[in-house]
Amino acid sequence: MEDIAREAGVSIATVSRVFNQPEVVSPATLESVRKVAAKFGYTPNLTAGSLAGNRSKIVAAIVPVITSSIFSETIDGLSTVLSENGYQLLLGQTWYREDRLAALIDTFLGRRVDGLVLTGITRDKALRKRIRGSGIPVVETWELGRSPTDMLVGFSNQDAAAAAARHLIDRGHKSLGFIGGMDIRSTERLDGFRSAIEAAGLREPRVARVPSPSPSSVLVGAEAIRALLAQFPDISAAFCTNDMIAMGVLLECQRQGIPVPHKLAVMGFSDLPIAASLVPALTTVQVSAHAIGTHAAQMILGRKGILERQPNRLDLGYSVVVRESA
Amino acid sequence: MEDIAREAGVSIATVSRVFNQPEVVSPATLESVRKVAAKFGYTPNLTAGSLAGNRSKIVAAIVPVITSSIFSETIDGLSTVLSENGYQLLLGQTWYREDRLAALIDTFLGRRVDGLVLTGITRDKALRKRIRGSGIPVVETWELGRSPTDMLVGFSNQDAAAAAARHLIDRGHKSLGFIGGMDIRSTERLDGFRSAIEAAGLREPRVARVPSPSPSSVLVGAEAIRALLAQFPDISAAFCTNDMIAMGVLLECQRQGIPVPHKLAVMGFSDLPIAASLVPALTTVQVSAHAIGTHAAQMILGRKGILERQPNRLDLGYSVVVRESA
DNA sequence: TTGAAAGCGCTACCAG
DNA sequence: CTGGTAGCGCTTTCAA
Repeated sequence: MEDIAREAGVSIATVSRVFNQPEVVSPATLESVRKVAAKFGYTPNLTAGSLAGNRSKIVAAIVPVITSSIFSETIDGLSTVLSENGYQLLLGQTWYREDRLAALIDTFLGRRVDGLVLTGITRDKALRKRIRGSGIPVVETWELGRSPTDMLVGFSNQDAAAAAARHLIDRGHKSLGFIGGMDIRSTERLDGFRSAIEAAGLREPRVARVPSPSPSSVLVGAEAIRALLAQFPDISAAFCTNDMIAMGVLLECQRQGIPVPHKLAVMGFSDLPIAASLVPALTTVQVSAHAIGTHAAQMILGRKGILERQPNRLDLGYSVVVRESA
Repeated sequence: MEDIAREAGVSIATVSRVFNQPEVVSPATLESVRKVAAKFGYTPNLTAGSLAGNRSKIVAAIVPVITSSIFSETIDGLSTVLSENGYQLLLGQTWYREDRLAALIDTFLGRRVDGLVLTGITRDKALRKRIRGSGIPVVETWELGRSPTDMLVGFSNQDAAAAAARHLIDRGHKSLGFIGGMDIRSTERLDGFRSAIEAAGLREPRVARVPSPSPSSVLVGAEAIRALLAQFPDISAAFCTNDMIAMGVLLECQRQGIPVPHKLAVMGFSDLPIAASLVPALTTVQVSAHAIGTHAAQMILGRKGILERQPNRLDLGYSVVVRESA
């Protein structure tokens, strides 16, 4: 930077302005500095800029696993809005291990990121305090309800699952099955599912808990329905906490010659792009994975004054998408 | 840092050592400094550390789209090895737009990342030069063949697709269809597919090009096979450049009552976890998406002396996985 | 519109 | 094993 300042006959302060606030520099200086910079092949050191300017232009996001379609959709949304505004995305995965979360957050805070996007609401008191203490904007996602650490965008997992249960009940099903992961969000969905069933005066659902979202969810779903049906042959409908599991169920039914939805109705959750293409087309609960990401980014950039200020809490809702499978 | 140095009665240099090279600090000092740090709730500023130490502990990766299962697998592998070694991952997407690539790379170089992982080999001369000039380790992935900018891990798309063609030919198919994206890797696969067919003295394949990998590939695959079959009813086998497209083909056949593989054989590419679960189970070409990521990370950390040094070029190969669909 | 200079918080080198 | 100190490359007042 010093070199280019000397060559262009200006001070390094001016060079800095050329890159950061070109509007305050005279057109002539602007051009000459840019020319020299290009000649030197100069690339501004953003690390130094971050330190001096006390802003990193980096937003960090933490998801359980990036290989899960739903979270990669959210990350895609986040990444889109961030990059449109000159921000970068630092990505961390917890692989559903709570201890990883604290470690990741500490690292990211140490990196002085300009914002933090988390999956789920942080329960750990100490961690919440540390996050708050850092003063950086945080948005928690994919949940609603209890008090967030800072900002929140998502939907009610309970309500969404209850709506699914009600759909099944409305169709006359009396004996319901539930196949879901062990993570917090799946548990919330189980709660909602149970409540709706109880409210309708029906018998408790038959529950199968499986490992949390993974690339092999399809396989897991197939195994789960096999086990469930073996133990409870009376089940007439199965609700799955994600579409990949539901797809596994559909496939297993096809293999066993179980007609869907006549013998067994099946519902998914998320409304992934494949849901509509399956045969039979999957009835599912639509939630806005991608929009969660874009809104999270907007909330953070809103706080920084880069975009219009957003409310601190956003309920994106859900809707039951009725197709052929239930 | 100054505060905690004063409180602990040591110099800031010692405080720095406590966090970076604890092994050279006496146990007593170590403990007292750590205690004070904890009391103050001190989080080391990694940005300052990066600037002073001339290393960022960040590796950047660029993929076309993160929502594609294959790339998210690679990113997962990368992320795993990186985080095991105290490195963070900065993620960028090009959405298949070449101009985005240069912009992203410039930003990442400006960030002085410790390594760069790219999808595909960089063709732009000027860009290659800029990357090389930065001196940071770069690994290009998902291709093989032409000379990489620096390091390379992948497989031959041509050879892999040729193997698929040979498999189909061996099964007696004479009229082959190809459904693939418009990106470079799909084009390479088409080349290989064509060569093998030509070598066998068969007629040119019937080709359908579709938009590059997207969450809606399944839908795209269904549409493509419908169009292809309408125009060329004689096709007895279809090779798809990814499993999601193949899944769409399978589903469309099911919808139309076309028996697979008897009336139409179908092959995929990638061997995603779902491939084995489909009905009929998908015959596909297995490539190591996850391993590409782990090896890329190892190559970079090998260069930095963090891990054992790796060769600059790694061919992960491929294999035809014969299941039911072809 | 531009320049001078004071740091940003930390690392690494050199002594001791 | 520990301390002193010179930067790392840039941003940002404050003045001119």
